[in-house]
Amino acid sequence: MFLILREKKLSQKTNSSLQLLDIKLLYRALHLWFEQNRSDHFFRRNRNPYRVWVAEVALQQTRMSAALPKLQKFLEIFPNLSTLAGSTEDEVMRAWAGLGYYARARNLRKGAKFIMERYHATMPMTMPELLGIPSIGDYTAAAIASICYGLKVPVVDGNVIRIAARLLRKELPQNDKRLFNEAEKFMQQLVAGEKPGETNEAVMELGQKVCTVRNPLCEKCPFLKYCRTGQNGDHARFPLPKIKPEKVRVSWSILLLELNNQFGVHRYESFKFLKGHLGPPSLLQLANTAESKYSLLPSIFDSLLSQANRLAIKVSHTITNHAITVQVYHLTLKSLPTGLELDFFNLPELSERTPSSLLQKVYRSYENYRDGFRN
DNA sequence: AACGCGGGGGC
DNA sequence: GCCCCAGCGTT
Repeated sequence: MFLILREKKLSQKTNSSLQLLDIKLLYRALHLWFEQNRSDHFFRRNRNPYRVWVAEVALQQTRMSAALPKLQKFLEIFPNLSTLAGSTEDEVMRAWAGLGYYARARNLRKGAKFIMERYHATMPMTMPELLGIPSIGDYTAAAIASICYGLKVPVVDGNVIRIAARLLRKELPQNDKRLFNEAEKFMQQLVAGEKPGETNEAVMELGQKVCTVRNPLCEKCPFLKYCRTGQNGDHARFPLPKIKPEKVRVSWSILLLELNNQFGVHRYESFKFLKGHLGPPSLLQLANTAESKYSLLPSIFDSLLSQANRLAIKVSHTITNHAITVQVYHLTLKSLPTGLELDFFNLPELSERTPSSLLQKVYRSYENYRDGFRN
């Protein structure tokens, strides 16, 4: 009887989430590890909500090594909320140069102005208020709230998800919402302890240094005793690979219509990509379906294309699961054909109005091509 | 809920 | 070359 009960308990334990006792042991092991292994990053020395915010945003989707020098520079130029709020967008973009994801910098500045006006230059201290600030989403709000204010809110990032999947042996793909929920539940238990901010940081740093994507250092892991994959040595299978749609090859024909040294563009209203963006008349052909999509009236586009020159320009770009190769065509107009509603800009103006990196590539390589011809 | 953004590093 | 990453805003 005793044996049967015991067996039942064991099997429950391996199938369901961790028990309270385990959480306490994990908590202690984690913090012991963190005390001995935490990195002495410069941005951790002088901590205020502003610096934590900027650091967390800079580190989104960006490796520590790449972000650190630029983060340091950024914080020297904009040491506090008011300097950032009082800056121009150009200044912020220059300070952010090389970090990528430039919307992060624009939104950071927007957020600083928002806090100055709405909260009189003081960072709010509750999750809902933090979440209302531009550039602050679930992750960043939880990081600020736990690190700066000691709120017991869990962060869930790629590291947390990976650790949860391996520790709890969740047979779920990396981008499965259910795995995210499991990771959040796990972290909720863990941040219920004394030092939620350090707990959040510790788990992420563990993921960065020990429970790495490839070749994790399980022998150094404070969780090894409790880990349902590290024990078997089959952690490499977890989390299961992302489920993602098949890559589709796309051919994109772009028609540069030149009139008085300016180029015609229109807004992509119901085009497949770059909806709402300003771009040249375009035709898409998807490899798998053999369907064609035009950015403007097909009859007009086809007749113009037949008069245009195909340029020897090679532009490749990926948008999500689409591998795009761009063909660039050029046609000099003498006058604007009737029925063609385009706005005309010179190349610098066009570049200015184009956030899309695909179109930026096209304009840049067209300039190179043209300049090459002159030389 | 899906999609676009960007640069760096591992392989 | 391709894949992955300390997410967020927009649609």
